[in-house]
Amino acid sequence: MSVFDVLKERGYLQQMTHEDEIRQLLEKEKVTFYMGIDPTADSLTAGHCMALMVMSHMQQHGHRPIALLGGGTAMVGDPSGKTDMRRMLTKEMIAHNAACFKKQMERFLDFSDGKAIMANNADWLLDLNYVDFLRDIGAHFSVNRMLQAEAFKARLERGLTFLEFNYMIMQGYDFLELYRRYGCTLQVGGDEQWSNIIAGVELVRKIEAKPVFGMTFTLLTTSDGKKMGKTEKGALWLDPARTSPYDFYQYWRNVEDAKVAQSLALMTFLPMAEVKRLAALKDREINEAKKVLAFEVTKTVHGEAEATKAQDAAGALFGGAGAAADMPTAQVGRDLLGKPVIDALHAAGIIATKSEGRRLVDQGGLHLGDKKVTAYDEKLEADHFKDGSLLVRKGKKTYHKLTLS
RNA sequence: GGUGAGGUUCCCGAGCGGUCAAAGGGAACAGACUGUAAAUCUGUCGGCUCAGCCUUCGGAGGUUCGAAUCCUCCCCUCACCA
Repeated sequence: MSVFDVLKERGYLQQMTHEDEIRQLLEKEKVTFYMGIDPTADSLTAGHCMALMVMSHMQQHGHRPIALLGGGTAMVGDPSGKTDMRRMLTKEMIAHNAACFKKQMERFLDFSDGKAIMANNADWLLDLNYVDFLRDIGAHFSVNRMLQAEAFKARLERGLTFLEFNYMIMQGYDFLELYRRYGCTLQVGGDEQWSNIIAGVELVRKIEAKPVFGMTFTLLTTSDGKKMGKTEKGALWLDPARTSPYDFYQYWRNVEDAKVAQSLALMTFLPMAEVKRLAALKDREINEAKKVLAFEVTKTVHGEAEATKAQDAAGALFGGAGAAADMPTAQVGRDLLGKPVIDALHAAGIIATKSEGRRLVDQGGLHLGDKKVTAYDEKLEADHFKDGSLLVRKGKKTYHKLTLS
């Protein structure tokens, strides 16, 4: 089975510039392809996982991925997302972020022996000469045509700066550079990158007169249309210091029913037969599928040991067994014994404000071990702790382990 | 550069001298129902030493017993014109 069929069967593919040619290309040749990533943070997020999954499938079938960091384009800002203008990054920051990304990507991709490449478009964008660039590259872009792009339509109503307008041109130019440097002939990206991808494909075809291609993959969204992998508290990070493996696991464990099948196909490497079997589960049974999903995704990102820990912790907590090994831990000083529970939890950072604590108590959402806290002035006592730790539950799903220091 | 419209609590958005910690919606949080799902319903939703007090309505001043609301200057955004 070719990668093309794999990608198609799993439901990754959204749009392609030339479906038949791409299929043939992927079946007959070892293709060098790339995907752009904004280096604006020092960790990738679950949103990137989709992309990494695609790249991984491709690499497993012998193709060579290039992860292109948008170190240059990051200074301009992509108008096709809803995000506002992005801030400038220093070279040091980008280098740091790149190193962090690479570590995380190694879970998905094999970078040894040049089997995968990391590039940074700052390497060519920053030294461009404006006049030369306009003449050589700018001449190939039709403004009329660019204005057709879906990405700009929305922004045209609200205002679009010339700076952002150029993003597409720079993106297109990236493809040309990668074609020249690495013989890269295919660009992949999230579907919101479609217009940028076309721009690159057309540019290379015009200048080099060589057939290059582009394709986009589906965005994994919740049923109300939001991108998956974002929590209300922010992104779901791959960096365990930002999002603990436990929380990461829980995110996938709690995926809505309607998205389980798709998530399994897109976010795990499980064989499709197994995906289909799990996806067929209904009602209460579907929880089995969610456990598998959560475990598999966590395993890919954090490794099997962490995934197992997260799974055990979740099992212990929700299975009712009480204390578990791996969950967020907080400490309080012994001097807080005898002080109101709310004060102690505030000091430990489990609740942000004391008002929040009072609210939780009012609403009956705060538990120490299996006892509900019923009064504001309830005190934290030494005998709340068993073996030096105390399980604090906030609401139904948020658990913290509190220890004395 | 000119003209006009704006900047309100996480977001959108009312308020236009006291009854404003500030309508309404969204998000979020808690509770009920459940399957650690969705939907629905109820409640909460600036902080605190909590029947009271303190800090918020772009920034700095001013008028007033009293300002998010009026005046002055400044900063920023948007639209149209140049």
